[in-house]
Parts: sequence; structure tokens; C-alpha cells
Amino acid sequence: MGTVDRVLHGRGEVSEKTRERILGIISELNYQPNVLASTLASKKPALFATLLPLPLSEEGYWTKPLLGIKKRISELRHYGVRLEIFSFNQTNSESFVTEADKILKLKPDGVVLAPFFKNEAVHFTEQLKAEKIPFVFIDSEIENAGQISYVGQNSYQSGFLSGKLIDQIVPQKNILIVHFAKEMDNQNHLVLRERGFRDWFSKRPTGTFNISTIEISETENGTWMDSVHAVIIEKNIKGIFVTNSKAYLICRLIEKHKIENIRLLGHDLLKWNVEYLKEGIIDYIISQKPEEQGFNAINKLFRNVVQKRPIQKTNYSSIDILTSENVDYYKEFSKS
Amino acid sequence: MGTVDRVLHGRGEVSEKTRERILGIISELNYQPNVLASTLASKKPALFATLLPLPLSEEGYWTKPLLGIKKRISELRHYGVRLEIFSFNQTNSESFVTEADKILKLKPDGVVLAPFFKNEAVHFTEQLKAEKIPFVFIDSEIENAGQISYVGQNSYQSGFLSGKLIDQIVPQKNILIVHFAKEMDNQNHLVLRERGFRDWFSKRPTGTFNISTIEISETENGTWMDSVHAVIIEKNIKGIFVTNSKAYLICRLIEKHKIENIRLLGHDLLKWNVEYLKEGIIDYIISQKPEEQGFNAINKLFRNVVQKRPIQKTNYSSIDILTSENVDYYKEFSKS
DNA sequence: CTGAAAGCGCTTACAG
DNA sequence: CTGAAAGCGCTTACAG
Repeated sequence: MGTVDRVLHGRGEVSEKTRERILGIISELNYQPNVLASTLASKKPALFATLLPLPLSEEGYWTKPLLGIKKRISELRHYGVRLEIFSFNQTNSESFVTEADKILKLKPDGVVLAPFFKNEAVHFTEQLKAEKIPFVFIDSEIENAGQISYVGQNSYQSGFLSGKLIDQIVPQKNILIVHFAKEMDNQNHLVLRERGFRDWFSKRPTGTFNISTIEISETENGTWMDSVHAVIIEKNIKGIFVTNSKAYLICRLIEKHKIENIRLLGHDLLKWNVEYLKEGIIDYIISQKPEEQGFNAINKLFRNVVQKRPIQKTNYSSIDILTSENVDYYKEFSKS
Repeated sequence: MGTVDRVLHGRGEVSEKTRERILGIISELNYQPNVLASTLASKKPALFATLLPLPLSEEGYWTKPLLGIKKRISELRHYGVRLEIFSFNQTNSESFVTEADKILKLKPDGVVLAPFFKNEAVHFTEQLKAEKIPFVFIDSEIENAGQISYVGQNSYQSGFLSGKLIDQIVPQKNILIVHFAKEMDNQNHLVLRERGFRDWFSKRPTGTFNISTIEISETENGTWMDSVHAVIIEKNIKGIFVTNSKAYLICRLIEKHKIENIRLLGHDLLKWNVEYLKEGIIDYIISQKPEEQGFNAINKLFRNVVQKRPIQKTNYSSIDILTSENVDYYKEFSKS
């Protein structure tokens, strides 16, 4: 048995002739190892680590991938899979580096990370590669960084689709793109969404549309509202594209100033967004399934690290179009 | 150990006092059984049966749920789960009864079925209940028939959403609903889709829209095209709602007669539908994920029968809105 | 380099 | 009614 086990896992210490004999018998019998028995007997626990933005609230976006992650981890309890969670501050790239260093010290068997700050993320993944620790990107990706997989959407294409939808429902094409973000340059997928969005309109004749962009880096106090409102009036804005999950902020602005006839498209199923969608203030929400993405990211690591199965490098998540009529069938997360 | 096992599975033959003592220790230790060890040791194979329409071709709709079903079954190999597939002819309710009888004779541990013919399906599920064989509905459902779960969409709501989408893109609201089906009465979900669709428009003032319905029971020869074409001309149809996966047939009609300015909404990601969607002849496809539904249906049985976990009775599948811009991210099926 | 032995956490007859 | 024994298909030291 010991010898057979050694050739099965290529652990050496087997003479060439017995190796061949065993391999022959394996293929002759079409032997398939029993994963259950294998993991039951081996008992060596795998340790995974996650590096994601700190969830800002119960209702915030980053709470959700974590739900999926924890769900899959709890299901894998009997496989001896453990998890350590590391969080960084979205507005502070240094915290990313600090936490990344902790992970390197921990030497986990696999990492799930959101490469939020590009430069810092590249540096981190270089180190992971050196340590031969496999990792999966979630939410946004860096191409060819050595990830075993990326779980998330194609941001450019999502923006392109958003362009089509807004175009379809806004007759007078004075459109405003709103980024609620600090350090736009580092937030690659917001940039890509805008690019896709503008490219949709680029096939129209110039002069038939009018697209402006505004960046809001601070929403703690209400002054941002005034500046956005000014732009809306000045440019006679009829459609707004919010590039991240903060569309509900625009809704509050619309309510406060009692603005009419503005069509609005935003992202992600935050509770407030859903409420405004149902009230008809938001017209479309483009969504990904963040719980499912968390779940899948861990699952990819599990299949790769524990089960040693081949996994697909990229399969982009679906870009879901939600309206008040179908949103109810997207809210639940259940893999059962 | 034997005694503990008996109280864990409520198999009796335990004195009340030891039962309570064991239960006490279990909760004190917060004991969680190890599923791996359990299934490894028990080795009693579960047998599942499916009763679905015979897939008419590689590209037909019913090929897909079967893919998901087989995928999940193959993953459950080590749990000793086996599958027997039964198929009936969609145009022949007797074949449904014949195959259902075979399943009853087989006495499987669980059944997945599409209750295509309502009367016959009710009769079958009554018998399953009598035999205490759990079953899961897929694709369409019969309410309160004793199913442990339903995997599929809310058809009424899907029709309602279709109404909104067509309404949004068709300026002149002369609309045609096309059913490609025999025995409409028995095909509950097509009826529901139509009802939802009409209800969307019912909130408009009468006279501002005009909706007709046509049923096509035979598409072997081309005569159906002439009758549909006649209606399109006569009623000056500008939007068409196809209630099942056969929208591509309307596309062929549109191509043949070189009709312009017709907006078209159909269902399901058949290869031909996708092609026409990308060409812009179909505007929207409402889709479910049939592979995933097959996968989930088996998974529900597995969790209920083998793992004896509680499962959710109904969580409707999402109603996906597909356009040429996001369709590519729905085509793949991969649970990995 | 090889293979017997013990053990992973359960289930299943079965002797008492 | 109770619990010792064998076994599910592997892995992991370890004696030879």
C-alpha cells in the first residue's frame, strides 16, 4: 500500500520497474482514488487566507463576498480547511501592504485577494509566486500576474452594456458619469466601466450625445450634493451612470432636490439600492453575485490545493441586469 | 458506539435514560458528525431517477438540464449515488405515464421530474408520496403537490418582466404573443408567462396598446409561417413575444419575408437564439440556467436523502435578461 | 526500496 | 438494550 501511495502521489522512493507495474495495473483497472477516504485519512489541514477591503457596514458591499467565503469554508470543515481573514482599509494603501505582510508570515496554502491597489497588489503576488502559494483574484483582476483564477466580471463589457441600457431609456442624451471614489487611477475597474460606457456611445454621430464625468472623493458631509446638483442643472442632465455601488446617494440627491425625469443606472444589490429600484428612482442595477463569487473563489482554491483538480483560469461572472420586476430572484444567496 | 449511533439516527432500541445521557453529552461537546466518515462507512448506494422530456437534439433545450444532472451525479460518485434516466415524448402524455410506471417499479430513493402534463404528473406524485419517495420539480411546478423542492422560475413574473422590456423598446404597441406548443392547456408555465405579460400592459389605458395571441402546434412544414406572416401584416405588428425557446423560428420568418422594424423577445439560450441575438434580430432573451437547475435539483435530493439536511422548498431561479452585450457571460456552465 | 500495521470517524452485524 | 469487533479506502510512520 505504501508503495502504491508513493507512485500515486509521485513522492519517489520507488524503483522504476515497480512504478511501471503499478501504473500499468492502475490504468488496467481504471482505478479512481476515493477522495472521501483520502481526506479522511490524511487529516492535514489546509489553511487559506483572504485579503479584502474591510466591510464598512452590515449593508455594505464587502460584507457579501465574505458571506460566501465563510459558507464554503464551513462546508469544507471536514476536509480540514481553515480560514484566516485579513482586511485592509480601502482608502489606505499602506494597510494593504501591512496585511499582505502578515499573510506572507503566516504561509497559508492559498490566498484570495482583491487587488485593489494595483502596485501594491503586484508586489504582493510576486512574493506569493516566489513562495509557491497559489492565489485567486476576486472582484477585479490583474492580467497575467500568475493567479490560478479570477472570479469577477469583465468590467469593460459591463460598462458597455450600461451604455446601451441608458441609451435605450434616455431620450435626450445629456448624461453624467459619477465616480464615488478616492484614487481613481488605482481603481482599475471603475476606469474600465467608464471606458466601456463611453465606447457604447462612440458609435453614435458626435453632437447627438453629451457625456460628462464627475468624481466625488468625499461623502461624509453634504457638500458633494451641491456640486453634483449644479452640474445636473447646468448641463440639463437626463441620465446618470454611477460606476459603483453608491447609486443610492444620487437617489437621496434626487429626493432632496425633487428632480424629475432623470434616469439612473447603478451597481450592486445593496439594500438601499434595491429600495430605490423598487420605488422606480433607479431604473437598472447591474449586479454581480458577490456571495457566489466569494463562495467560488474558495472553491477554486479548494479544488486546486486540496483536491488537486484542474480549474478554469478565467470564467467571467455573469453581468446581471436587474429591474424592479426580477430583483427579488437575485437577492437570496443559497447554494443548496 | 452502536448505541450512540442508534440515538444519533433515531433508530430506537435504546433505553430512555441512556438516550438522554448521550444526547446530553452530544450537546455538551457540541458534537458534529463527520459526513465523510459516515458515507465512507455506510456504503449504501442511493438511487435517483429523472423523468424529463426527451432531448430532441444536441442543441435543444432539454439537453441542458441533463448536463447539470450528470455533472452533479458524477461528483457524487464516491457517495455511492447512482442515476437512472427516463424520458418521455413531449407530444405524448401516455409516454409520460409509461415511464412514470417504470420509475415506480424501480423504487428509487428520489426523483427529479418536469411535471409537463399536469394531470398525469399529479397522479404520479400521489404515488410517489404513498411510497415515501421524495421528489423535486424542475422547470415548472405544481403547487403543494408534496415536492421537497422546486427548481425553476416564477413564470408569471418572467412574463411580467417581458412585458416591461417589450414596452420599453416598441414605440407602436401592436404586439403579438406566439406560443409554439401543442396542448397549451396542459402547459401551465406558458399560460402563466402570457398572463404576466398581459398584466404588465393592463396598467396602461385601453386603446394605447393592442395584443394578439397565436398558437402554433405544428412546425414540421412551413405553413405556419404564412399564417403568422398574415397576422403580422394585418395587425401591423411591431413587437413579438415568443413564450418558449423557439424564437429562432420567428427570426427565420423575419429573414424570409425581409420584415423590418420588429422587436423580438424570446426565451432560453439555444445556439440559434444566441446567433440571432448577436445579429440584432432578437432584442432580448429571457433565460434561466438549465444546466444549473439540473445540477441543483440533484443536489437537493442528495442533501435531503443522503445527507438528511434541511433544504429550502422554494427559491425561484433568477430571471436573467440577456442582450448581445452580456450573453457571452451566461453561456458557460461551470460549477468549479 | 517495500509492505505490514495502525488509524482517520463512522456504520453494521452480532454476541451477550 | 449494550458495546466490542470488523471494515469502508485511504495515509502515515516505520521496521526490515
